[in-house]
Amino acid sequence: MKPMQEQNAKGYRTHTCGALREAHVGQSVMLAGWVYRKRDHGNLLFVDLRDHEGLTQCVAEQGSAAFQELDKIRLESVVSLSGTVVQRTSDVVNDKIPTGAIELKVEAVTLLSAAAPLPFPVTEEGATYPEELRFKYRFLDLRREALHQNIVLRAHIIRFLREEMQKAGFLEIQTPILTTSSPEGARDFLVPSRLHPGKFYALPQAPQQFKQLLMVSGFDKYFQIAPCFRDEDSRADRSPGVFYQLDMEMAFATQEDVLSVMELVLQRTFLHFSQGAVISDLPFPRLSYEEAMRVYGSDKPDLRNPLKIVDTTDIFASSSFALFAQAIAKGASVRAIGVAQDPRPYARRFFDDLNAWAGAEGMEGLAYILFSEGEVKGPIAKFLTAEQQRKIRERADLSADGMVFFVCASGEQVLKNAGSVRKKLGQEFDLIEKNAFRFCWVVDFPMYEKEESTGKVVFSHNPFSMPQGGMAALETQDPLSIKAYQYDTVCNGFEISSGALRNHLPEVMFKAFALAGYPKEEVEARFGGLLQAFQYGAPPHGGCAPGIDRIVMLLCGESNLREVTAFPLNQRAEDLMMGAPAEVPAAHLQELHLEIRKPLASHSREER
RNA sequence: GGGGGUGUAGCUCAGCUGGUUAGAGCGCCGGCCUGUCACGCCGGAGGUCGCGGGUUCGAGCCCCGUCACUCCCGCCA
Repeated sequence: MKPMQEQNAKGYRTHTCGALREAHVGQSVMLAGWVYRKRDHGNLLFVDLRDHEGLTQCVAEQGSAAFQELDKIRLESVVSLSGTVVQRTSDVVNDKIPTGAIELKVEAVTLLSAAAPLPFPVTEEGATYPEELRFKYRFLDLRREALHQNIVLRAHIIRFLREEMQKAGFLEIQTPILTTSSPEGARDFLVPSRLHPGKFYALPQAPQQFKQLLMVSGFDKYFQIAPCFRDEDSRADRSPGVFYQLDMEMAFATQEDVLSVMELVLQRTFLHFSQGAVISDLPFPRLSYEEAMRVYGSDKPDLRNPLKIVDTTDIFASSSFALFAQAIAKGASVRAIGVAQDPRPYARRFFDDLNAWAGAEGMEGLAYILFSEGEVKGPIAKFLTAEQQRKIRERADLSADGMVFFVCASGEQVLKNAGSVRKKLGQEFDLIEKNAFRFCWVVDFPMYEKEESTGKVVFSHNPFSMPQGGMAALETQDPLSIKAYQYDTVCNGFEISSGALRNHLPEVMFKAFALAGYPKEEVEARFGGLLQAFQYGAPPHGGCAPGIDRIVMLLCGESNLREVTAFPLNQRAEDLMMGAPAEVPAAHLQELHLEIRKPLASHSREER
């Protein structure tokens, strides 16, 4: 047996490792793949041969050349095995694999590529390994069944989305990757220009301006599976560096036009790939931003969680519970969440732990009262009159026994805290609906907000959005009260898409930017291309951009984007396998008119 | 930039209240085994307990610092 240098006349294989069935019994075949497992019985050697399609058990008998050769070959080596397909006797059929009724009796072995001892096993499903290790050997990690299948599903989902968009009349058009810096939003990745010393391209944070230009050019319905580059810190549901969006835009579209096109595509996709999960009916619920914050304490509410937030500020304002009453006097408010569940199984310890959790989350604490068999219990119950207790119970919608939890804080913070508590209680009491994808649209986002640190009015989301009420609203309303035609799709607590009707009228755009403190000259300088285009006949238009990675993550049942990305960067935006980012030769820097100033820390270390 | 968690063999992990020579499973190397399918059995090699300092008669364990990874906040559609 020698490593094969050249392809032999018959090729590497006649079948894939998932293809053989009883119908093939008696045939001479050749399989090629990775040695997944070996079971050496001394006089009998089993090899499970694996490729992209499946697994076939191959057998070599003692005394045969094949036995000698396979015996020496390490796991995950690549081999080509030829032999005869044989029927397994009924007592050794393996029902767990599709090829379990047959096996390959190996007659000849070709070692195509020998594998070194593995840094971690490919065989152990469900085992977890450090990401640092998995990323360094991502090519091995990707051989493991679960991750391999996630990448396959990702490909199928993207194909499906593309087909759905095309069926709906959308045209896929590529937009530039080397473009210019966006003035709003995230940090840009910059690319130095060789031809223009001191100038930089930026990688697009989204094809935003280009897709709007395509509308001006009359393409009517555009989409693209678009990479988006953002130099911001990562999260489990936010990739560092780059992610993909199903970017779309339509001309002459109202908000409802965009929503109804997109929710149909999303629903069809989830129905097709979710294997029997419950999917929201069409149309998806529309929640205003105000309602989402008020009732769910989040602009991306998880509607699988049945708990709702109610306002109990008025009840506590007049109560003898001094902690809350005094805070309310200073402008704080109180929100309550009722859990319609018998409190008796839960010991004092349980509530203490919840309170400790709230403290760790940065809250003052988590107060509660318990309604149990006609009694009202809990540390703060004694500060409330029977009438106040009755009102709380009524407002928290508790008809029988149950618990009510309270958060107290000032300003918007009380809503965010209540949202965290709602999520936590949903998890603790196991109230989250299983095997379901609950969608909603969050609409009517505020156009502007007040920046905490400076008190300045700034765009709260996308500055290109059309303000509701148009020019009249900008001229007459308090900026903080103006809503935008802006909408997010939310599924199970994840924001999976955001979009807007765009501001296609130059005068309205200047005014909108003026309210956020941008003089006309600056707007012209930064969006000259787009503004100019709008002066030559621009159709009203709008669109949105579902995040493909997050959709795939949800459909794979994963909670981290790295499990659905073939070659993700780590949290520090490094590629440990390829060694990116990397230093570059001085000559290359010179060509780009760049000079590196060493960071102070490494400088002093070198000099020491 | 800030907070939490983790760091012991190639990998997954155990290691009690600080006490002899730091263990197990998987993998690796060698041997045995005709029906396994996570095969089984016997043996072997393999360790800077992340790194640096400190306390102590004695540190994997306690203290200080530092680094790495990870989750979260800030930031970000």
